[in-house]
Amino acid sequence: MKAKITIKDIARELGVSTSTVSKALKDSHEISESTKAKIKAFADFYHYKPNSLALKLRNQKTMVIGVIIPEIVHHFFSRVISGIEKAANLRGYNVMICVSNESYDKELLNIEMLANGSVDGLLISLSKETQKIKDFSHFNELIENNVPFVLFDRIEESINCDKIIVDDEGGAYKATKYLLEKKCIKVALITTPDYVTVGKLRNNGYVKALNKFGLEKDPSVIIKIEKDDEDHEGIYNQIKKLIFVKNPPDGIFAVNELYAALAMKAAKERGLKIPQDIEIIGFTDGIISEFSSPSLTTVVQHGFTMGTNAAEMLINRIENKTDGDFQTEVISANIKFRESTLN
Amino acid sequence: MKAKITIKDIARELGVSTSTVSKALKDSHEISESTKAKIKAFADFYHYKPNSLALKLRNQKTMVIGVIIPEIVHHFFSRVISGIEKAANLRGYNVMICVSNESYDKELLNIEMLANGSVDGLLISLSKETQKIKDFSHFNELIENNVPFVLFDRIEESINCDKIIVDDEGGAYKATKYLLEKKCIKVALITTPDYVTVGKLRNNGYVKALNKFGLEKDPSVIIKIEKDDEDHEGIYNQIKKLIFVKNPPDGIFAVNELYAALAMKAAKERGLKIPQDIEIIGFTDGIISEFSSPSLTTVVQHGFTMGTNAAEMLINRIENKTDGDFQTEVISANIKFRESTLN
DNA sequence: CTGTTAGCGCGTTCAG
DNA sequence: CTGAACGCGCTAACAG
Repeated sequence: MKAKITIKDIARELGVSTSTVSKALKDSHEISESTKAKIKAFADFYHYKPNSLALKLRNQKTMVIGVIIPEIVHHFFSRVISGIEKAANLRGYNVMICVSNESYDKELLNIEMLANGSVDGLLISLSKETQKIKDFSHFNELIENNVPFVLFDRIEESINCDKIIVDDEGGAYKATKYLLEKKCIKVALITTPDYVTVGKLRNNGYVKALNKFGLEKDPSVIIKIEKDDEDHEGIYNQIKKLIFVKNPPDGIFAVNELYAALAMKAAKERGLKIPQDIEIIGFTDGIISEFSSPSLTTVVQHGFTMGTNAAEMLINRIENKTDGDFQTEVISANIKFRESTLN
Repeated sequence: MKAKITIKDIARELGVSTSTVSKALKDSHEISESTKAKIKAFADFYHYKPNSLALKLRNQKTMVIGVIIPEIVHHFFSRVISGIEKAANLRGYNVMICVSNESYDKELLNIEMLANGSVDGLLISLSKETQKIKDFSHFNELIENNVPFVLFDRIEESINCDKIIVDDEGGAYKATKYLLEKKCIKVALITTPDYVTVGKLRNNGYVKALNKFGLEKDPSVIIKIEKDDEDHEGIYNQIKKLIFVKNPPDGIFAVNELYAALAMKAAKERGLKIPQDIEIIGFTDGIISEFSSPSLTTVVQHGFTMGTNAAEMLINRIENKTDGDFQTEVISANIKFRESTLN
């Protein structure tokens, strides 16, 4: 149980004061070369490392940024984290990750935990529950306490802070437009409930593209998946209702790759050829798309870029102390063409 | 720029001493109900929250456990983290995640960073580079400094600490045995270089199963994938050499799902029917397996369980202060049957 | 060139 | 029942 060595131990052992040791270790010019050498040698020998907690308290600076995400077993979010890690490390920061698990309470708890001195700033993506009940008061507290934070991906417009999002609407627009250009007559939409903002934005893009082609949205080919649990069976059954009809759609835009993949499965089961009879485009950074058969054309989200940029944004805010205007950065989403569409 | 309120502020404002405030907030019986009420009301009103840094320094306890993983954009590791998060939170701990990015230097840096007061203990999975160069001296320092840590998944036998692994050998044995029982004559192995311990263990299981059936391993159907970069093309080409021969194997065991999926792709391209002409089993917790076509039979690793158990193990070590013997827990791996095998 | 003092925010003796 | 003093480990301002 050898305790870690402190500056005090060194001072006592060498018969000098703690401040002398402190200065010597920082190579201060105030200290004579001889004592510096002595102290450094001693410190080296005992593998002295400053206690980071003490430093943080002293400096009122942790060099840590906190990240709160809805879930971690999720390809997009893990890519975002990866980007955050990279950018943060480059600037000398460490990353502390908490998972809200899509729960409002857990999100609140995490924020309180992290915002109390543990971190210099926060990167947050809203939980579904928070978006559903629309209670954002915990963010006011962050603002009052002057804790810098950036919202990413799942944001809320009304919160006064920096934000970074993918161009959900634009991506959806591009995807739908592409399907319509490929002569699809009946383009279906598989989406989430409206309270999921990214879902809603993607809906908007879908509708805009329809309008551009002089079409109105047709509720009979729009389905909103309610429960999104581990069990894909429930989702699959909802999607089947869209496909197993007399005149199935000849194009589908799905707001995530899971829905798209399940739609492909249903279409195949229905005897439709992809992409000849029906073209399908998903939305995500995921890994299913690449390995499904046929591989899936998707709108890619550039999660890694979102991570790096969000971290940059936050750190700039932390270090500049500029109370400048808050910004919203939009990362454009482009289509990655694979086999589920004609070209 | 409203500064966060401290115990000192409350004391000054209310004309009492800091210790009175401290005690009142902890509901100490030493303080009169009236002053307690007064202080609590004041603290509540200003949303007082103790500074966690100060607490950590004072208590010499952070309630944080550090996690060092090779990469985060990886379904298995993200499941492990998810498990760690869950178990840690249940016990009141938070989680700090660092990524070594498969680099020895970064692993070292992360350990030094975390082990210096920031966390109460560490959960580590070795980087490939560390396993390759076999330098484990940084762990000695952890041991000397009495920092509790648990190695998971990518472990090193010789390090004196708690460990937790999947039953790689057993899982591989089961998979290979299954293929042989299904009358496969020529079962190939797609694996990693030997320095990746989990790869090696899976090789062992493969060989054991062969031996059990009176077979010897045949180097011509064993390939070790060297470079494992983002570009699957290189891996795919190596795998093709195994499939595009006169007498291709009629069974393949691959040590991860990527290799298995690529093998399926190659087999299909070669005109082989799966599972009639060739049966394939992968190894992982991944998501490709479920959505590939045909879906892939795999040995599942139970990453979440590994995470929870590793966290439990570590926290017990942290809290018990028992210098008891170190343990190695093995999590059994079972086969999840899907379409790439006959049943 | 070196040491003393003070303080980051908190909790815990120990006096009063 | 309340407060002064101390220490967690470190650094910076100020003396000497």
